[in-house]
Amino acid sequence: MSQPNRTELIILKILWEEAPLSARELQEKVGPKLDWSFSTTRTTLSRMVEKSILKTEKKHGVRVYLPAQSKARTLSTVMKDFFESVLEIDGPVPTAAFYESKMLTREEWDELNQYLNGEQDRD
Amino acid sequence: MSQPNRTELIILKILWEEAPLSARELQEKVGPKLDWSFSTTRTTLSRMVEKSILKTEKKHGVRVYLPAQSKARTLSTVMKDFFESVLEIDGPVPTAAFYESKMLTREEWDELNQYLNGEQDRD
DNA sequence: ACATGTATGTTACACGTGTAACATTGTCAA
DNA sequence: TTGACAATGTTACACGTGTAACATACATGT
Repeated sequence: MSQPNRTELIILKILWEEAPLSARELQEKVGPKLDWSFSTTRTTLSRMVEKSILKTEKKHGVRVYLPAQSKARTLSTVMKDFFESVLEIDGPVPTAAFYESKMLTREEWDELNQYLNGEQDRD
Repeated sequence: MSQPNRTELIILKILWEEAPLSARELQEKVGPKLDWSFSTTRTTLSRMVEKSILKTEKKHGVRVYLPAQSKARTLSTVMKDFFESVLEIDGPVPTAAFYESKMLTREEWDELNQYLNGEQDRD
């Protein structure tokens, strides 16, 4: 499972809040904001499924999409990659600095911190 | 001037430490590590000049390369982009959390913080 | 002046990504 | 059952990026 790129992250963020959603439902949420056509949304979804970033299933005869991994899991990977490659921080990442981000609840930060920093360095 | 991508950042990091360097000198530093051929290094350099990420001049009859912007300036942009698009942090970024990164000196962090957070929120 | 080895210019090609259209199949109401 | 609209499948195309080869120009020692 490769990492999501920026546009894929936008889709993921929506699905982490409410999943599963159909392509049509997703389009209603991102289309206007990103100025995407329905086709574009669908292509992006297909590619995310190919990459195993999303899972998909049939619900009431319609294909719906849902994230393959939790928000904390995914973001921990994205953050680790960023901190390593950009800031060259190899050891523990000071996640506490970001608790104010609305992206994750305190519990999710704890989970993310587990992935990133293992057992130690908690709070 | 567009943002550097990951490989371009590798080049920049070297040039921030010692610049200007010729393509050959750069190659000696990154080639083995990245497993790049001289051609690859040169192509990357050319593209960085096109994008105005690097400046170039003739020194003793040889073309040399140097960063167009300071480390702090560049990293502030990269970090801002990351925090906004991934963590959706719009306000001040808690740069203090990263002082331990060897990437920047304390002075450079101060400079970066200026770019990122303006006058307020200084230490 | 010429050869030989660097330096530079030009071109290539595959894959990812943004962005989308066109074609076909399925479903539900009348 | 058929028509209309929604869902899904297939294909496209340009640009960025990783990765590099080939060709040409230049400089330096003999």
